[in-house]
Amino acid sequence: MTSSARAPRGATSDYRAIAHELREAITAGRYQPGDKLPSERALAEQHGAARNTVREAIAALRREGLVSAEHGRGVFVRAKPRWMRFGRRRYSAAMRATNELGPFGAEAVAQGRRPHVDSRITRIEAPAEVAERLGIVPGTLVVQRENWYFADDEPLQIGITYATWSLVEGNPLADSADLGPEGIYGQFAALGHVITHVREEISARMPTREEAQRMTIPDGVPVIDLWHTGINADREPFEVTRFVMRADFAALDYDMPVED
Amino acid sequence: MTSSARAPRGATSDYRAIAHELREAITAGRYQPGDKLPSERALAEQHGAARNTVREAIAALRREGLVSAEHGRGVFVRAKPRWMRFGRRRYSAAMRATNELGPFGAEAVAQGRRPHVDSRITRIEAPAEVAERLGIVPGTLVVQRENWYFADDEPLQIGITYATWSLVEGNPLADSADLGPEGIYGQFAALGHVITHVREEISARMPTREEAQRMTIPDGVPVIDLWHTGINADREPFEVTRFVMRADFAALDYDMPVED
DNA sequence: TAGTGGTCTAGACCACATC
DNA sequence: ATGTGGTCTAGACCACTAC
Repeated sequence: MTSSARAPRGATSDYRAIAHELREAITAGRYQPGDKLPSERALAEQHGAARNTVREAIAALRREGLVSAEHGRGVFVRAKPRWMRFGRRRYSAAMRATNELGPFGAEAVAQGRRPHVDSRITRIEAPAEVAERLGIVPGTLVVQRENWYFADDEPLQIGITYATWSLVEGNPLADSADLGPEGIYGQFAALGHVITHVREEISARMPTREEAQRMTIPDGVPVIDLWHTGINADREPFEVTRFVMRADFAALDYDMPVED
Repeated sequence: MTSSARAPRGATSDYRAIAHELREAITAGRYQPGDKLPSERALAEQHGAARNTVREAIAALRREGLVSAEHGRGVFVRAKPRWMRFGRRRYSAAMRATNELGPFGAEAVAQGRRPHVDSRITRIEAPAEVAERLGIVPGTLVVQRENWYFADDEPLQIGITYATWSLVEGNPLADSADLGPEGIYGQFAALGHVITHVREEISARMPTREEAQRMTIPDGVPVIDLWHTGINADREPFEVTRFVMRADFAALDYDMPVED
C-alpha cells in the first residue's frame, strides 16, 4: 500500500482493497459472526497503511452492516439476525383469541428471546399525519399510546397508537397499559369498532440520530417506517399506529386477495 | 474548535458540532435543496478545524441522506423526492384492463417523469429462494425476466420475475419483452393461471456495493427488498418476482381485509 | 488552470473496556 | 496499566469538473 501515493487511484484505492479483503474473509467464514477483527493499528501495520486508511475501510464495512465497532473493545463481525415476521393475521380474531403475548411477544418467544413492552400513555392534540388518516381535524384530542418493544432488553421496535379521545374515554385504552386478554383490538371491538380492514403504508429510511440513540441501532441498519390504519366494518378508520422497526430484525409478510 | 484537543470529548465533538450546524441550516431552509455547501476547505477555515474533521461532519450528513457529494463539483443538499406508491391493486384485473403502462409507468407519468423499462430474458436453473416459493425442486428450469425500471433515465427499481419453463414455453413470457396490452398477468391468465392472491415479503437493507453502483443509489439510501409471489385460484403459486427498489422514492401502500 | 472532493500519511490525545 | 476505538491535526497528491 506504500505505492498508493504514487499509483493512480480511481477504480481502486487502498481502503477499498483493505475493505475488500476483510469483506471476503467474513463472507468466506474465516471470521465468524461475533469474531473480533484485528485492531486498527494491527491492520494498519499488516497493510503498511496509516491507521486512518484502515478506519476508512472499516467505516465502509460498518455502512454495509457487516461489522460493528465497540469503543474500547474492538470491531466485531455482526451476527446475521433471524427475522421476526409480521403479517396480516396479527389482526385477526383468531390471533387475538389464542395469543396472550401479541404478535411481537409470540415472535420473540418463538426465537427464544425474552419479550417485554414498555408503555407510556398520554393525551395530545392530533398531529397532521394522524388526523389525516383518522379523518379528523388536526388538533382534535387523541390518546397516544407509545409502546416500546424489547427482546432481551434490546429495543427493537416502537409503535405509537392514536385514537380519538372521545372514543376511548372511560375505556382502558385511555389510560391503562393492561388491555386484557384480547388486547387492543378486543377493546376497540367492545367500543363498537371491529377491525375488518387494515391499511399499511410502508417505507424504509435511515434512522434519525435520535432513533439511532434511543433504539441503539447499529451502523448501516435502516428502519422500516410503517403507518398502520385500523378500519371497521363501516369502512371507517378508528385507530392509527406508527411503527418504527429495526430493519435488520423485522420483516413483513402479507398474503392477501387481489380483489376484496 | 481549536479547544477540542484540550477539552474533554464524549457527549460532543467538533465534527458533530459542525454537522449539527449544517444540518440545522439545511432544515431551517438556509440551504435549499440543490444548493451547494461551502467547500470542505472553506468550512475547515471557518471552523478553525482540519479538513478531515469537516469531512467527518459531511460523512455523517451523507449517511443521513441529507447531502450528496459530487466529485469535483461540491456537496449539495439533496432534494426530498416524491414517492411512488405501489399497492395491492396493481394486480387487479381492472388495473390490467385500463393501464397500458403498468403500475410503474402510471406512477412515473403521474409524477411528470418519463418511464422506461429495459428487459433481459434468460432461462436458468431455479435458485433455492425461487424454488422454495414456487414449490418446485431447486435446479428446475425457469424463465428469468429481469426488468430495470427507469424514470428520466434514472434506474429506480429492478424486478426479476421467475416462472417454470415448462409453463411458459411457447408463450411470449418465455422470450418476448412485449407482453401485449394486458401485460404479464394477462399472459399468465391465458395459460390458465389467474392471479387471485399475492404474498408479499418485505424487508429493507442497505444496498450491496454492486446495487449501489448499478442503480446509482446515493449515500444513506436503503433499498426495499420485496419478494412477491403470484397465487392462482387453486391457491398454487405460479410466479415469483423479486423487487429491489430505492427506498427514497418507493413506498408500499396496501389495504386489505383482515380475514380472507 | 483553478477549485472541488477523494485518498492518504504520521503522528497526537481522549474515552472506554479489560485485567 | 494496557489496548481498543474515537477524534483531531496539518499537511500531501490524485481525479474530476468547470471555465
